[in-house]
Amino acid sequence: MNDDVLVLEEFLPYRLSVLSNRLSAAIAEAYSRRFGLSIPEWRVMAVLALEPGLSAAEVADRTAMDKVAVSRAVGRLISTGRARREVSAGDRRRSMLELTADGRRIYRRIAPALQRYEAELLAVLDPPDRRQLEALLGRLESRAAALQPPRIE
Amino acid sequence: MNDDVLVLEEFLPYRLSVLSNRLSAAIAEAYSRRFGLSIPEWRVMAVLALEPGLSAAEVADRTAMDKVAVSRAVGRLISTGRARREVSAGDRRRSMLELTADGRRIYRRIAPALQRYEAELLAVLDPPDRRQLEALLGRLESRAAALQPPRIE
DNA sequence: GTTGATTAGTTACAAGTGAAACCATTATAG
DNA sequence: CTATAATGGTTTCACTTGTAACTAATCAAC
Repeated sequence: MNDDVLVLEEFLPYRLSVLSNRLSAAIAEAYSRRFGLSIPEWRVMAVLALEPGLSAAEVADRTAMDKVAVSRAVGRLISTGRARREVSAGDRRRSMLELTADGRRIYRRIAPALQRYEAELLAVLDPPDRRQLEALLGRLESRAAALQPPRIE
Repeated sequence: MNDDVLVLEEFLPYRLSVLSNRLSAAIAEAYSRRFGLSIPEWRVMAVLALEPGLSAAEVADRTAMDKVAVSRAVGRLISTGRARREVSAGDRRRSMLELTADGRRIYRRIAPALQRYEAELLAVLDPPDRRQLEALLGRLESRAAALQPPRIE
């Protein structure tokens, strides 16, 4: 085994990237075709559906998006009548975001379809394997957060 | 458990996307800072290092990139003197691509650093867990390829 | 209070990306 | 052969994205 040779197809970050892109593209295609939503818009909807009243910054860290992306996604959701913004009473810089009735209706159409899709994907794994996958992912996530970035001399 | 509620943080495609983006960003930052390479350029280099003489289309399917992205990445690699293109003798539409000496030098600087990084990431897993992770990923990859995209009614 | 620093969020600009149109070359059908 | 289709690759255009600069509001220090 040659230590200096990196086989892209076997490199974990690359494999994750390809898998993740395939899944995201398939999913995004579905809700984009049906409701004209982008990935950022869907993510914002997904968190607001569960926690109405969040501020843009709170949405940002729950969705791993940056504030500019959130701002744009929220702007589109509002202009399409799917979300609403109310300036916060105590702090007039903040605003509280929530879905409109229409936004909630759309969410309730999308969410179950995506859960079905996830279930079909996970159907190749039996329950112990599924638990193992979650566990391994969790450990990689925290490791990735803790890890020093690569240094190239 | 409410069936209609999708918790983004627990949704597998979302988790994969966040993890993958974090890893890719950390890695890309390193080689971009050091050599001004973009992700597509690095991917092209990585396959040409192992298989010099590939055509652009062959590079495309080994890197999961589309042909436009490959064309642009190759264009930049050539203009920065890191790759070379030779029109194929038999078929003058094709060309054979390869790294220049400079390109190979850069590859040999990057590859080991990325392997070290991968090793540090995987260091949280003992060898059986690592094998299990590879196996699970493999099964998800083929399942994802076979799966019907989600349908939203 | 007034000044300077922080924080929430938006805007502007450059760069990156994807889909479709395009050019050149080779393959196929009659 | 000649016409049409298919293939390899590049270019174009509209759109998205990321970074930095910016505005507005609040906070902290004096």
